[in-house]
Amino acid sequence: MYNLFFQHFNSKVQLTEDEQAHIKAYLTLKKIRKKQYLLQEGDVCKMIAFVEKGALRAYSVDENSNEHIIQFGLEGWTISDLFSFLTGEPATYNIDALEDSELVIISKSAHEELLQTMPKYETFTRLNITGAYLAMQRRLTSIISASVEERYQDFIALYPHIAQRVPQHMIASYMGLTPETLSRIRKRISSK
Amino acid sequence: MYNLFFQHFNSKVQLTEDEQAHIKAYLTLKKIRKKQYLLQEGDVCKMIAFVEKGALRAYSVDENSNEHIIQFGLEGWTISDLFSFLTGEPATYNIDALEDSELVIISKSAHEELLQTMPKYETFTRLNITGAYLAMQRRLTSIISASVEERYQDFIALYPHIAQRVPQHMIASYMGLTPETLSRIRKRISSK
DNA sequence: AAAAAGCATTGATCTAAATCAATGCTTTCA
DNA sequence: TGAAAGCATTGATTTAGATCAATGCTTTTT
Repeated sequence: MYNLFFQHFNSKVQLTEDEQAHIKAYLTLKKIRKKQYLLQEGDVCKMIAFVEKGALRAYSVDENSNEHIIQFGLEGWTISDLFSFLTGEPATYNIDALEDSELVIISKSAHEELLQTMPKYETFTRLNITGAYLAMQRRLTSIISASVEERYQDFIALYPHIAQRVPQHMIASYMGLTPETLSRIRKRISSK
Repeated sequence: MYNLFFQHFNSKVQLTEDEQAHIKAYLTLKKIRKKQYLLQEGDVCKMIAFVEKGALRAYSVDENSNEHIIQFGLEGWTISDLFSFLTGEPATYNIDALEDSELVIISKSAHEELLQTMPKYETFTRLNITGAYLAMQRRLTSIISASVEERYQDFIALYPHIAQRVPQHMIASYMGLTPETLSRIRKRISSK
């Protein structure tokens, strides 16, 4: 059940069996069905979710009710509205499930207590957020400096498993494009 | 000399005098003149720089030799090519000074030793990177979901001190626009 | 003090992506 | 199993921003 989570944890910070059991006591499991919300805009985000199985997305909705995907969360990734989680402000994102999914949930109080009491958990958290920062910086850099073609090809190269599992119009949304434009980009690439 | 650095540190994690002195021994000061490079693309980034005074920018240069500003670093901010610093890969960004500046430099070995030996330094690092992550997420969200006008106005509202000190064409570059376009956007806004 | 470099603005034109609209295919569900 | 919803593609048109080019102003350099 918590396999992937601890695999991921151990790959960053090695835990003993005891430590693992200790952490496990702070975690809960949650199953969520396709299309179900994990978080809705306006609510306060009360947990961090680690994806054991399945796929989710975080997205915002603008005034023209267009959806903009901020982040995908597949197996092995963490998904949350971190700003809301940390500040207690209302969430600006929605998070919902693209497939039936299984999540490892870390509540706010669990997170804080583990941070206070367990240096290894703090290290894990630091490494996690650092990785997320670097991934986002790569994305931002590519948005402001590369052509759409390059960006699409980089995306496919970097996240082939996402491209396979997620409808194309969501990838367009993630890239800040309309579905029509992405379709034409693909056509252009394939004819080269 | 290290005033702002420790002010910033204490605001996140409170230090005793002794701890402060201990950390100080790991830091060095560096003055850098306007237009001078702190880091050049292709070199390995060997330090994190905290800006005590002055202003810098991190930017990439694309195949058409257009510059794209990734980040500004004014007083109180940290600037680095974190990916290169952490992995030892060649840097993909240039960093140079927009004004004569004073930096607090943390070398790779200092950073690693402090992380290993001083829990408060790890906490400081974690909070710092978390803040940087949230700032970047806000920027990314605004890029993929807001109009250019809104984005410019958000920028001005959020970083008025940057807008005052930095030439307009660099703000255009930061926003992924040409200088001409930003000029027209401003005109459009002012005539409302 | 003169020359050069850097900068913001404006105009004219071009181009990439958005929008609007329609079609056919596939998956979902009632 | 039949209807509806979801999805990708293509075409026609519009639009926002890029590009090319020129001007005047300010700051820096010599």
